Amino acid sequence: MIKIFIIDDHQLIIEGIHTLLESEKNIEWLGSAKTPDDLSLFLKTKKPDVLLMDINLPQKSGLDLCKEIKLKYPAIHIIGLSTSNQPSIIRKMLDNGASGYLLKDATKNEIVEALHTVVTGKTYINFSVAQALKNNMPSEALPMLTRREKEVLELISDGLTNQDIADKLFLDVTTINSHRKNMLTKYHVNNTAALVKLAINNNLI
Amino acid sequence: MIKIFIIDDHQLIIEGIHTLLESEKNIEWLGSAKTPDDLSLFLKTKKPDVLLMDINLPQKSGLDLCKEIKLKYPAIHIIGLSTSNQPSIIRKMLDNGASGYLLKDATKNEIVEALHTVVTGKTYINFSVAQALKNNMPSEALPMLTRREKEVLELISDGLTNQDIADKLFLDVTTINSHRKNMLTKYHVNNTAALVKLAINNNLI
DNA sequence: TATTTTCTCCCCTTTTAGGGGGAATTTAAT
DNA sequence: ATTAAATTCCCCCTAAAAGGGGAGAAAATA
Repeated sequence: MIKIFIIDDHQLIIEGIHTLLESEKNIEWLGSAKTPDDLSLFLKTKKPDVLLMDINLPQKSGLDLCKEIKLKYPAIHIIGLSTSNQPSIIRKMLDNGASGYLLKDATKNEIVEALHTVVTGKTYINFSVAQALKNNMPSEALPMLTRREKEVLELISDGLTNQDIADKLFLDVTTINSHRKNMLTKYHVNNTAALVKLAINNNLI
Repeated sequence: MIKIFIIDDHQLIIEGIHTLLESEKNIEWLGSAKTPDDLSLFLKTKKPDVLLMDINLPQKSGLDLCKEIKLKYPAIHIIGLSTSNQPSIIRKMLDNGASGYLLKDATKNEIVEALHTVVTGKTYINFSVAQALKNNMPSEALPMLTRREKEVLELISDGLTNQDIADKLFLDVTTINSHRKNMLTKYHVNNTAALVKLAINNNLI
C-alpha cells in the first residue's frame, strides 16, 4: 500500500487526482493540502510514502519547499507537478531531492507508474520531461535569480528607482545598482525594460 | 442529460474532470480534445451542450477559439477554464460569448453547479472570479495603446533605446521619446520597467 | 574546512531616460 | 466640414541608468 499525499493550490487538480487514483489498488490517499502550512501541519502526525507537489504554489517556491521537506523527512519521496516544463526548474527540483517530475499533461498511467517507481528509490520522469531536459542540457537554461536579485527586480518592475529600493531595503544605492547590473549581464539584456519582460515571460518574478 | 465536452492540453485535467463527473447523474461525457483541430473535428459530428475550454492552449488563444466556436455553433455553452484570474481576459472571454468562467481552484460542486447554470442560459462565474472582477473594475478603464505606441513599446521591451527605435522606424528620436513619455503619462507609471510590466500583465503587448 | 557564490559597497564616465513645456501635420471620427 | 485624436518634431534641463572597473564580508556549498 503506497500512502500518498498531495499539495496543490488548485482544488480541481486535487480532486481530479484523487478520483483518478481512487480506483487504484495499492494506493492509499492520505489527503491533500493547499498551502505549505497545511502540509507541515499534516506531516507532524502522518507520513506519506510519496508527496505530489505542485511547484507553482503562490505562497512559496516549490523548490524551497521540496528542500525543506526532504531535510525534515528524508524518507518521503517527492514528485514535482507542473504545467510548464522549464528545464532549469526541473533540474533544481531534482537537485533539491525530488524523486520525480510530472507535467500536468501526464496520463493516469504515468502517474501510477511514477508512484510505483519512486517508492522503490528510483527516479521517475515522464517522456516529455525527459525530452525537455535533453533538448536543454547546458545552453538554453536561464540562470536563476538569487533571493536578493528577485527582491530587487520586483521592486524595479514596480517602477522604483535604485534610490527608492535602497531606502526600502536599507541598503546603499550602489548595492542596488550592482544587482541591477549583474542581472543585465547574466541575462544578456541591455536595459531594465528587456529584463522585466524576460523575467515576467519566464516566471522569474 | 447535459452533454459535455472538454478541450484542454493537460491530460491530467481531462482525466481528473472526467472521473470527477463520472459519478454525476444527468451529465454525459462526450469526450475530450487536446487541440483546437481535434475539437473542430469532433464538433462536425456531435454537439455538446456545454464545452469546457482551457483558455491557455498552446496552439491558439482561448479567446479566439471561443469566438470561433460561438460563431459556428451558437447553441453550445462555453465555460472557460484557467489557472490565473486575469480580469481583462475573463471579461474578453465573456464578451466573446462564453457563458461561464471557472478557475482551476474550483471544487467539484462548483463545476457541477456551473454546468447546470449555463445550460439554462444563465452565466456562471465562481466566487473567486467574481471577486477578481469586482476588485478590478477601474482596470477595465485602462487606456488603449495606439498602433504606433504599441509598436514602440514592443521595441522598448525588446531592449532597444529611443535612438535604436528611431532608426528602425525612420523617425526622429524625439518622436520616440514623445511616445514613451505619453505612455508613461497615460498609464501613470514613472519609468519603462513599470510600463513594460503593466503592458505584459494586461496583454497590451 | 575549503571553496564558491552571494551580497555588500566603492570608484569612475558616458549614455539614456524622465520631466517640463510647445507646436505643426496627418488621420480618423462625428 | 469641423472636431478630435494621433503622429511627428522641437526646445530646455536634471535625474537616473548603463558600462567599466574593483574589493571585502557573509553565506551557502562541497
